[in-house]
Amino acid sequence: MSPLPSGLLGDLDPTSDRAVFRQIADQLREAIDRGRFREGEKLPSEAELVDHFGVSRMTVRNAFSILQGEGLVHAEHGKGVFVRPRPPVRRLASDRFARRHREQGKSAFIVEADAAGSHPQVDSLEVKEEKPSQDISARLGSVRRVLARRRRYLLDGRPVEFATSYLPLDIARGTPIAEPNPGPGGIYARLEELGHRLDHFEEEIRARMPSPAEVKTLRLAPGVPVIHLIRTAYDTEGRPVEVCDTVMAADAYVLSYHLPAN
Amino acid sequence: MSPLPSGLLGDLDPTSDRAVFRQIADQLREAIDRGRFREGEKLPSEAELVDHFGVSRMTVRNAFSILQGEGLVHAEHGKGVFVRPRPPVRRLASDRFARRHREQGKSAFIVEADAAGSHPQVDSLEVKEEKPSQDISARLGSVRRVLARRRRYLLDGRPVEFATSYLPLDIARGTPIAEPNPGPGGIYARLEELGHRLDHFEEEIRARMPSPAEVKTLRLAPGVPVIHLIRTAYDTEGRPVEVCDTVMAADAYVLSYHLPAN
DNA sequence: CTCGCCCACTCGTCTAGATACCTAAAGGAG
DNA sequence: CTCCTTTAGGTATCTAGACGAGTGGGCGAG
Repeated sequence: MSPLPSGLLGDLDPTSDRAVFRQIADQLREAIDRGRFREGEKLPSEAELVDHFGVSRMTVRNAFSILQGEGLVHAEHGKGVFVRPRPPVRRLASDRFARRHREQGKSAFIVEADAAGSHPQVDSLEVKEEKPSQDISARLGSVRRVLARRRRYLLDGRPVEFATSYLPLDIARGTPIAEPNPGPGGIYARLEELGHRLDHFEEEIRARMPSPAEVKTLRLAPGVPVIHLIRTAYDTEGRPVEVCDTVMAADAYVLSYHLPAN
Repeated sequence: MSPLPSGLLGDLDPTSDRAVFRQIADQLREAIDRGRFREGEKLPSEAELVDHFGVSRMTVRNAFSILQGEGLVHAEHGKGVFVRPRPPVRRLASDRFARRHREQGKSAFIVEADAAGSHPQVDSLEVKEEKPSQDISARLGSVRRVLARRRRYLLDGRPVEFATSYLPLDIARGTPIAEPNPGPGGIYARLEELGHRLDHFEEEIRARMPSPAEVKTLRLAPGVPVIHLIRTAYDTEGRPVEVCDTVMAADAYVLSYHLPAN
């Protein structure tokens, strides 16, 4: 095994009260930030760092586990530890549900991704009637059963978002909304055709670490949070007609909102 | 050392291909989710788990480090590992900058926190002229120097938000905006008095893991992401007059937005 | 030349300690 | 009663080594 190129990484400071594995993590983090290691590039192996710093393997692994926790690097069994590439982000504008954007036959997600040159995909489509959670029920005005529409969105094969729409059964049952493909303009277009003219939406945004199930569904790397968005659609009579619960990979999104000043 | 109460945690499955430390983490996570351990309650010590599962201490520590990474628990040196309590959240409504909320003498943060029964506080106030980053400069229309107003917000002694406002010097220099305390209604009221009537705001929202510096400033626990909000204020002539860059502890906030449907 | 096997390198998991330091409570000195 | 010391029980860090398992290149058999 060849030694590390000198100058790539410095030495430890034995007088420091900072734990050795943190010092090693700091050095690697700084080297990555400074571009000494580029996106996707392989970092020195554990054995090389053991030699370079004169510590035991567990100490080096502790350092790596910090960086993995920060989402800066990822390990590949049998290959090495690599600098994680930053994925391209998707920008969501606050007028994305405006009526004027609802004319085309394709869904907003597909249109937008095509325009950005990505390959969009929608899968795990599930449409069924079910009993809503207490929270969803309350948002829809204490309904007992709802139609739930679940789907997952992918960009270039990477899952980026998992969404569930809940609609009161008296509105959705027996309509195109209960079909896997609700047709051009999506369920909002169908709702308006059914006489529920939309007035406004309320969105609630949280950010948190994903549950193990979300990690799996969105194939999230460690250290990547999720944005949890809950949108309620109201018709002109003030009735909530849909609640959409969306979990997004935070590294894939920027949300954008327009607020009037008055 | 007394053994663990039986039934609190199960046994390992030696036939499973799931790593032992993950199995232990799974069991603890489930016990917490089911409320077997409550918020703030102490989990069994490392030694107790070593005895209970018949594994080495490193294995137990690996399990704990998973849960810490998820932000589910936190360790206190010399005391034990505890279920992390969920802090109360602060809700930000999308009309929080509306003109009608700008009448009082106190800042929106103080008023709102007082109403919620919390003890609000603002510190690390810094007001200075500086050279903006490329991003900030671009958002303000390529200005070369700006007035920066930095402050940190605390609720009941806990830092929850760190914000910096950037204003073009030609607008802010020599005005109350350049004072530590800009007076009733805050800098938006002053801007309007100076003839820059506000028209609208644009907000960009990201979520990510904090940098080490942000962990320090916001005293963030491991596993807590931050919400990064960048707001640009525009006057009625379409000129950007302020950019506010805000980093919030994600576990302390819910953002709420109102979107018209047309 | 191609296929299959072996081997070197890599990370993943686990063991069994050692040392250091922190916290809280008990008990003694003043 | 107050303050300090001791001590027991915690976590934090580190070492040294073992075995497992994925990857990919080299090399020999066919």
